[in-house]
Order: sequence, then C-alpha cells, then structure tokens
Amino acid sequence: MTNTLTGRKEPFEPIRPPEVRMYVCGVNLYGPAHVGHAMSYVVFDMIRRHLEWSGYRVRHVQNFTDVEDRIVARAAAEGRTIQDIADANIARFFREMDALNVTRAHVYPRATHTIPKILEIVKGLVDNGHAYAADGDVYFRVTADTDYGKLSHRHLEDMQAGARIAVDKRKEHPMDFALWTAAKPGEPSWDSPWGQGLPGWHIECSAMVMDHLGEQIDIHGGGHDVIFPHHENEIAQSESYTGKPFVKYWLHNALLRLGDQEEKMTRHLGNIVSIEDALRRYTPDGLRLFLLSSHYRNPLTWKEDAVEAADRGAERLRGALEAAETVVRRTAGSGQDSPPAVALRAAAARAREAFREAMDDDFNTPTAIGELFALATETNRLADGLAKQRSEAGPPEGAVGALTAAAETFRELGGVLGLRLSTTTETSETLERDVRRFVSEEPALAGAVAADGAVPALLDRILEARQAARARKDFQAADRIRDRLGEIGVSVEDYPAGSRWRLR
RNA sequence: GGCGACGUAGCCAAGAGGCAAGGCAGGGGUCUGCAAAACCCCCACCGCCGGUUCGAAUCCGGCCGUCGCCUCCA
Repeated sequence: MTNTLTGRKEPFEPIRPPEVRMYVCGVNLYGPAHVGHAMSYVVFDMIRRHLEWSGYRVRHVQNFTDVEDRIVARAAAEGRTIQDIADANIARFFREMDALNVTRAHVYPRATHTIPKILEIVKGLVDNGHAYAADGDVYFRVTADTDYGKLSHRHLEDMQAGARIAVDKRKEHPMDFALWTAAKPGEPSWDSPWGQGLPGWHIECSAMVMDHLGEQIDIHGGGHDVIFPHHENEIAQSESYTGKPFVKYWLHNALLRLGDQEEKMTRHLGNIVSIEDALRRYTPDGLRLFLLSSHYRNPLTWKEDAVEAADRGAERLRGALEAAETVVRRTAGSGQDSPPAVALRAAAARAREAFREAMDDDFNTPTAIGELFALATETNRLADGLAKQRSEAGPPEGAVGALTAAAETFRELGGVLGLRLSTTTETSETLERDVRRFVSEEPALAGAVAADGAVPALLDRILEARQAARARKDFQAADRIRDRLGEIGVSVEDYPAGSRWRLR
C-alpha cells in the first residue's frame, strides 16, 4: 500500500499481526454528508474488507467531530444545542452508510466524549515544552518538533512564504496551532487548567486514537485534503506527547470532483451531490462500482454519464450471478463436469487469483472489477449455451457444479468490494400505486388478476396472464402489457423457461 | 512563491520498457412472434516536442493543459 508518510508503496506489515488497528477520519457533523464523503468511506470500507478477506483482524475506529466552529455557529443560529445537531446528522449518516453497505466501525467516538483524554494530552505537551498557554488558549510549538512537516513533505520556511496565515501576536510562530481555545461567551465549554474552553480540531483525533486503539497504530486514513494541516498536526502532537511513532501507514484517498471546472466537491464551495440524492437515482452497487472505478489515489469526477455507466455495469454483474443461480436452482447436478463447465471452473479460479493480486497491489479496484466482468462473461457464455440448449454447452447437469463455483466466486469477490449483487425487489409507493392502477385499467388482465396483494406477487400474476396471451398469439396484448410495465419502471424479459420481471 | 498529482478510444478507467485490461455508449451478427437480456465479431498507438534504448504509452528533459494542498474540508 502507498504510504503518504514515505511517499512509497510498501509491503504491509502490521505491528501485531494478525491484528490491524485502523483509524479513519470521520465527518464534521455540522451538516449532512455528500458523495465525496461517501467515496472516502467506501474506499476505507473496501480496504477493511480486503484486509479481513486476507486474514487480518481489523479493529476499526472512526470519529465524529461534534464540537467545532461550524457546529457551534449553526447551533447558535438555529437556537439548538450542538448535541441536537450532531445526533440528527449521526442518525442520517448511519442511514446513508448502511444503504451503501459500508461496514460499521467498531467504535464511533465523539470529540465531546473525549475531553478528559484531550486535556491529558494538552497538559502533557505543556509540561514537556511542546506547547504553551496564552490568554486561555494553548498552542502547539511547531519549532519544538524537529520533524514537523514530514507527512505533507514540506518545511516551515516554505509554508511561510506566500502562505495565507493570519498572524496572531499571541503565537510564538505563525504555524503554531491551537490545541485548546478559550471559550467565547455562549460557546459550549469545559473546565481546564487554562479556564473554560474547548478543544482545537486536531487534538480530538490524537485523543480518540489513543483512547480506543493505543499510542501506536497501523493505519490512519482520510481524504487527501486532510493531510495538511490536520494529519500533520496530529502526528506532531501525538509523537511529541508519547515520544513514539504514531502511525505506521498513512493512507489518503484522492478527492471527488464536481462541475465544469472539475473542482473538488466540498461543502464550502456548495458544489455538492448529497448521498440522499445519489441513492435516489442509482443503486448502492452502482454507486460503489462508480466510486471504486478509479484507483483510490486518483481523483474521480462525478459525472452523470459515468455514474450511469457504472450502474449499468452493476446490473450486468447482477445478471450474470442470477443467471448462474437460476440454473443451479432449477437443475440437479450430475457431479460430472462437462467440458465448458471445466473451463468455467478454471475461469473462476483465475478470476479469484487475479482479483487478489490486483487488490494486493495497493487496492487496485479498477483491475479487480475488470476480473469480475471477465467472470461475468464466462458465466453468461455457459448459461447462454444452456438456455439455447446448445450441444456444445454440454448437459445442464454437468454445468451445475461450475456455475455454483462461479456464483460463490461472485459473492466472495463482490463482497470484498462491498457489492450486494442482489436483484432489487424493493418496491416504492409510487410503483405500487402504478401497478395497481395498471391492473385495473388493462382489459387483458380483467378477471385474471386481482389488484391486491404484494407487488412482487402481483407482477408474477400479471406475467402469467401475459404468458397466456402469448400462448393464444395475442401479441398485441402481450406487447402492450410489457410496454406499460416498462413505463412504470418494470422491465420484462422472455426466456425459454419463462418470463422475468425486473425493477429498474 | 513552495510541495504534489494528472493528461490513454465518444465517455469512464487499468497498464508503467517488448507490439494497449475492463465497463458504458456505438456498429454488424446469433437467439426471439417482436423486444429485452445474453452470446459472437468490430471500434485507440496512449497531450505536444526532443532524447535514452534493438524496442517507450511506460525512462529523461522541455512545453502546453487540468487539478489538489499550503485557511475550513473526506
């Protein structure tokens, strides 16, 4: 994996294998998250899944920033407490992450619940000369940290020239940053040796890491934009406090962009696509496939066409898995592989190996995804032969074993990427209303289908009625039914073994 | 000004010295009552200019363009 700290790709050797301690920078809770955040969490979810698939035991901690200028400002403006705002956004965040199939971290600490540890570290830094108090604030003394700048690979001198740093007379050095700040009237605050105050932004992560994972961890992740100053300061204060190397591997995902200028998506610029909107328009698998379609260290641009393409790709993968499982469900295996089945088994084994190799190489998801598609083609090829009763496909019984293996491979590898690969059967109220209205309006269904019951069962009965129409060569009615269903979001496909509906 | 990344087919995106994975879209077939899905076939010489090399999209130099960090930010 590529380590931001060294700037190189390095073999992964955790401190205490098979245990891996991983901390991922979480969201500021002043508002809802957007698809850029989703990308970061999908990326680190993929990383965790791959590590676990590789035999590691991952302990995953992700913070919630629930006290900070923006939340405080919003609370004041809306007459709410910061807890109130934080709670609401946490609930929403979990809802959206669950929808995206992001595995939950083991712990989600909050800054406001970590005050004792924060104060302990700040006191320690003051005591050992790495920090100083000034008018109720406490600043980290960057000049006391000899390797300050090592993560972002920059030097104090370089940063001062042309830097947009507001000079604060109380600071010894312009780059000194606040560990603790005196509370202004009306701000939430806690007691401290320096008076009523609240923590600076960077210190919370150091404290939460140490509280929940220890003083030295394996992986620390976050977006590329948080390398400086956030993670740089985190290393500085943590290592100055413990005297030990803080994190072994620093991982950063490149940012998602949006717009004609392809600027990074960020709440400050307002160029945002909310996760809620994204989930309304695309399937979770499609979104994950899109977010993982470029390597995590390369920037990706949110474009409707590209997301749409990924969503269709997800459909293709689902289709291949379903084709395999349908044959397996309907056919008893003979235990004897037909020649094409032997080929599919080999393809599945090859896909698994190539997938692992790609993922082992700094989490190369684009290549790994390519392997999934290659397997889809092989699976469909065999299933297609069977559907057409082609003799070269061999007897159906001879394909069951291989199709089972292919399906298992799909589920296993798809699982590493967090893909569910399940066919949508979730119905909306709109769809339900449309289907019922259609049943009552369509003459060919009169008397054949009652407009009650669950939508999936209803659709099954509609297709049965349509099948009857086809049988009596009433293609006009059959086509009308298919067209009308298409208009309300249900596609119909006819196969030798029967028709199938799918929700789009 | 300092540090860094990127520029591959209509779109998205891997590859990183030996004649360009994959997806989406498009074209042509097969199958089908028709359609869809699926299968088969077709569709790039890698921003520009030099250099190194038997050989470069891959290495080096220059140029052009885009983006990121240096302030809040996943």
